[in-house]
Amino acid sequence: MSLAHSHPFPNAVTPGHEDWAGAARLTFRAGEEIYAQDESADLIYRLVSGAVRTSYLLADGRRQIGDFYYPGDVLGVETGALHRFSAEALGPCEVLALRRSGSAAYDAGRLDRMIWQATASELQRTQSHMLLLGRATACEKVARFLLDIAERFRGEIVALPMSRQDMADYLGLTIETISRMLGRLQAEGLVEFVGARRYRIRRPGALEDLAAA
Amino acid sequence: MSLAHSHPFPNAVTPGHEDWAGAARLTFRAGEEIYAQDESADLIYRLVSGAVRTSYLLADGRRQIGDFYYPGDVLGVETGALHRFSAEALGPCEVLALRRSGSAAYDAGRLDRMIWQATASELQRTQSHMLLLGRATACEKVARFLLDIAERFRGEIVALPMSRQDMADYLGLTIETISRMLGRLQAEGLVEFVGARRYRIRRPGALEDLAAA
DNA sequence: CGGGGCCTTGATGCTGTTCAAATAGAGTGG
DNA sequence: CCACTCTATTTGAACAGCATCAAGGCCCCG
Repeated sequence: MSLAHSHPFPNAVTPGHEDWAGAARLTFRAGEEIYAQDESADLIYRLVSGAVRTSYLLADGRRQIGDFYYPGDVLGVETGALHRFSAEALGPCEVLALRRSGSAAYDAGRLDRMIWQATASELQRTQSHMLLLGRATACEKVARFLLDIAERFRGEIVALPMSRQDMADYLGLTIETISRMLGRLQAEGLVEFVGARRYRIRRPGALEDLAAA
Repeated sequence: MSLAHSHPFPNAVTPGHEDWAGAARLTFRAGEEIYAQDESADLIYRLVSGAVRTSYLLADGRRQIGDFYYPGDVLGVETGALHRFSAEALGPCEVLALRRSGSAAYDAGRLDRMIWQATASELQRTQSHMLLLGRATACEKVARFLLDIAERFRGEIVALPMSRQDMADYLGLTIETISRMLGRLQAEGLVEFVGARRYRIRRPGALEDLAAA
């Protein structure tokens, strides 16, 4: 709650708080695991501040980032009994945790509706992600990524809470390719970086054209 | 209903039929469109016989196959008001079509449950597909594909209802790469093709090892 | 038996990876 | 506040995997 830069979303709106009455409030530091791959999925989470990534690890160390979550987002909702992905805090963050089944039978409908919405949203985003991974070039992937992040982060200057490695594992590329594409987009004047983790979109239309899909 | 080879799933089990009482029965021929991209998603469908693909077309002609559907599968359930993908029959097929909202208020709960299950299944499959597209090599993709199809098609000899182009657009590869990988897997004795559209898995364990993810 | 699409195979090229090293940046303790 | 250290990021050069381009063969169907 202290320094401005530790709260990348000072202007985030977080409606729907009322449904989370009785939820436990948890805080995590950068890199801490919120839940693990293959862990039982009892709890669902609502991000209050900070940012979170979900990851899937293969045996040989390859990693796929499932998604990035921002304040107001619900995460940890699964279609099975276990978490398919793990979730880690990208920086200091606060979440509300609610037991999925049991307990609050006083208004199961409300919880169900919340789970339904989270699942629908998850499906929509996963479909978009799939399209990006399947048939887009490195340049298109990065352009789309910058636009997507900017859309979630209202504000002139956009902060990237994730590392280049996270971006690479999200887009199915390497950090070197990410870096080169960002460099190219900046050289062409489509975006402007101030440090490695902050940028401003200069020509949204041109960036949209590049993003294609 | 006539020739054996026009029914690639003679042994398919199709439970859950009772929930589809009152649904319209439709038939399609090879290549026919069941619903279009961006079309209103009033109806949900249950595949009775044949096989179906869902596709997403980009402006420049690139195509991503969303999934393949087999008898018993429900398709056309969307999180929004419109179909994000189109659906086409891979060969002659029959489907049951049910209006999603309205009408059968006599048992909305049953319909809701069906939609929930279909959405959950869709999410699970889309997540797997995403993992395959993001961090797998061409060889791994093809190996995983052959295993997945074989699992859905119970039987010693597996039929491929889709073309090489469909497989390529599902896996984010080209038909040439598909062909080469199939050739390699066959040369190594992991699978055996009888014609281009039928195969038998020779060494399931070795194929699983290759599929990794 | 012949036509035509589908599939395979080969040669070449490009996109993105890998390996390696330099630079920038953030965090820490003095 | 500054110097130092350690990590994250950038940049460069060589390489690899998959795409592209171009024939050629197979198979299904009429």
